[in-house]
This record gives sequence, C-alpha cells and structure tokens, in this order.
Amino acid sequence: MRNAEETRIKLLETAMELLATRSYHDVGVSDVCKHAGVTKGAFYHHFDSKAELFVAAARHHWEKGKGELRAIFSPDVSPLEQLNGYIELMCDKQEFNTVPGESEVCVCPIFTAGGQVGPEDVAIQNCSRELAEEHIKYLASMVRGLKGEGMLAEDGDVATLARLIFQFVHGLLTYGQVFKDIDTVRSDIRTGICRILNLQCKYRDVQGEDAA
Amino acid sequence: MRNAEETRIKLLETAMELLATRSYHDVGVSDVCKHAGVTKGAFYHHFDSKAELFVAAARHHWEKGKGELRAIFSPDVSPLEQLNGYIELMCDKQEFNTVPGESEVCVCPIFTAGGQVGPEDVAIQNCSRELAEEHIKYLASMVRGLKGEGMLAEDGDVATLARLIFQFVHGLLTYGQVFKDIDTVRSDIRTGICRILNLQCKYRDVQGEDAA
DNA sequence: CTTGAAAAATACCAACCGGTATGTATATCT
DNA sequence: AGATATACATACCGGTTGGTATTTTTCAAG
Repeated sequence: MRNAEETRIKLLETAMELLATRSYHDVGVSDVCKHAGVTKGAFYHHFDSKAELFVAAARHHWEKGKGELRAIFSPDVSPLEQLNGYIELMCDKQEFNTVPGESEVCVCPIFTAGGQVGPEDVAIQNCSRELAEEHIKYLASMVRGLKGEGMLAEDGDVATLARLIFQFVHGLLTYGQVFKDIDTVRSDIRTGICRILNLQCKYRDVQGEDAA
Repeated sequence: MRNAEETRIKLLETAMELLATRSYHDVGVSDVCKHAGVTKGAFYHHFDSKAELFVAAARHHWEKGKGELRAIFSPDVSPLEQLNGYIELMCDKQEFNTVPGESEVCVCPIFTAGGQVGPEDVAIQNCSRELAEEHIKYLASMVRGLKGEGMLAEDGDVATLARLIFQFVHGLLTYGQVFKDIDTVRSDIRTGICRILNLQCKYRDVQGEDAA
C-alpha cells in the first residue's frame, strides 16, 4: 500500500467501524491497525495520538454521511418525506453495522464516545458536541418544515423539538445495543419521533413501501 | 476498618460513584480501591473480579434507590404526582452527582455500562438489561395510571410508552453529560416526557413549588 | 541511476491494569 | 489459651496498551 491518503482513510474508517460496537477505551490502536492491515509505525506516521485519530475519524465519518443527510433534508423534499427518510436512514445505518451473532445494534459512535471519555480527552468531547449540534440543526430544519405545513398538532419550539428528537434517538440506539433488539428500535423510532413532534395522526403511517 | 460488610458496601458505592462520571473501562480496580480507602487485597477478598464488582454495585445501587421509586410510584400517589415525582427524582440524582468543575451531569451508570462492554462481559449486559426492564415496569405503572384517568390526549400501548420514556430519558442524560448542561436537561425532561405521553396540556405545568 | 523525502515495517519500551501469592492482624469458637 | 477462619495489607506478575526509535521500502524529481 503506497498511497498515503488511502492508508489514512482506511485507518479512519476502520476506527469508526470498531467504535460502532465497542467503547472508546475498548478499541486499541493495535486493534485498529490490525483490522486496517497496517502497522503501528504507519499509524503513528499519520496520527499523533489515539485521541487525534478518533476525532479525525468522527469528522470524516460525519462528512461522509453529510451527503445522505443533505439529500434527505433537501428543501425540495417534502417535510414528511424528510421525516421518513431520516427514520429509514437511521434504521439502515443500524442494519449496516449489525454483525449477526455479535452485536445487533450499534449506536452513533461519535456521540457515545463523547459521553464516555473523561475530562482529559476534552478534544473528543468537543468534537462530539460540535457534531451533535450540526446533526440537531438538520433536524431543526425538518421540524421547521413540518411546523410550517401545519402538520404538528401542537406548538413547540423548533430547536427544542429537534434536540428532543436527537436525545430520544440516541437513547433508543443505546437501548437497542443493550437489548440487542433491532426490531424494537425500528418500531420505536417512528413512534417516538411522531409523539415527540405530536405529528398529526393522519400523517404518521408510512405510505410507501413498508414490506419487510 | 474491621467491619467486612461496611467495607464491601463502601466498595460498591465507590464503584458506582466513579462509574457515574467515567466509563466502565476508565474505572480501574485500583481506582475504586484508592477512593474507597482500601487495598486491592481487601478488594479481591470481597469480589472475584472487576465485572462481579460492578454487577453487584449496580444491583446494590438499584436496591437502594428502589425505595424512592416505590414511594413515587405508590398506588396512593396520583398519576400526575407520580410523573412530577419521577421528573424531580431524575433531576435530583443528576444534581447530587454533579461535581461543579468536573462533570456537570452524569448518566445512569448501570444502563450506560451495559452498552459499553463487549460481548465478553455478558454478565454486565445481562444485569443492565434486567435492571432496565425493572425500571421500565415502574414507568409502565405510571403510564397506566395516567391513561386510566384519561389524562393522555392520545392512545398508545402502555409498555411502549414506558419504554419510549426510558429511552428518551437515557438519551437526554447522555446529552447532558456531553454538553455539561444540566439546565437544558431539567427543562427537556419534562417537555420530552409530556410530549411522548401526549399528556393533555392542562396537566403539564408543574403546579407546586417550582421556585428555582 | 542517484537521491532524498515520504510511507510503512520491525522492534521495542515504560506504564498500567487485572489478578495473584503471600503475609499479618483480628475476631470467634472450642 | 490455642486453633481457625475472616479481613485486610504488601508486593508482585503477566499481559496489554499507547507511544517511540530505528530501519526498510517506495517513488518521484533531478
């Protein structure tokens, strides 16, 4: 492997994959290297420390996923489709990361890691906060859309609702990870978000293809 | 310290305290011992392993808190008071665990740990699930009460609603930990739960003492 | 081809962590 | 009082982890 950028990205993505099913402290540098097919020498050529790797990996992961988010929350997508798209995306991400026997559901590695590092790894916490805020902004635009179309049965501050959805989804994913029950996650995510939004009932059912 | 039981409990509670602000892998046996004022010899006299300590600590913590929960969710407390009591309890617990400069908000250590250990520490995961289920049962009884009194503007499965609340609260606490913002937690917990339940608006405001 | 810097491999280290072996003081029972 | 089990302390071990020092390979410019 001669391409430096390729190696770097390989390390970033491997780190994220491992972080999806294990905790920050559980994922060692040697682990990442082994799974990426690289040696520690190569690793420390590209990164100064483990913490720097994970911050970079989180940012990379986010930037990579941003395209999907932007597509879903694009202004030319109706708010309702945005909601359905978001729910589907979240479920698909879990499905993608599911290793049948091992871990059935993973959480958003970035945000989880932020909660699990002590005050010493302040860089990771900051990164976690920053990306969470961006995520919530996307949700806010969706909520604003739904509100604008009068689809919400109850009034509520847009920023607050977006934050509540984010919080809920994250707790839901943690639940899924602990209980290893992706079906409940799939079902609860829709129910939960709709109730938090107090989306009018007539809009709640997914009209499209729901043949599982 | 000649009292064995006292030492054991000291270890259990110290473990829980440390786990409140750090991750499972971050809290070492030596750490617990140091903070508890005992040596590793004493520790391994009482527990076979680190995992066993934390399982025991979680159970102990739960049993200790069960009294409060039972008082709040007692049948002779009105459902609405149950809700307010639960919210207050959750906030108070955060307040209690807050170390001003260090960590502003902690999460429920038991459930969080369950999500952060790999498949090897299956005992911890099982304990985490078990206690979460018990917690959700308490919530379910409250939801049933609210529903019975017709306070919910929208129908919904009791078990599902209880689960949604649990998931939300947990995500909320993680959010609080990452953002170190207990005020948002205090505000969001009420809003979030009320919206998930779709509690009728007239019941939402806390009538009693809210002088902060 | 030579050269030189980037990229990656090998080997290694100090620190740490879970766990153990062993020693010692105290309480209880006979 | 002597024997014995409990409660705890000290010291240490093997493995792992983050990180480093050094060497080898790659590859493009001159």
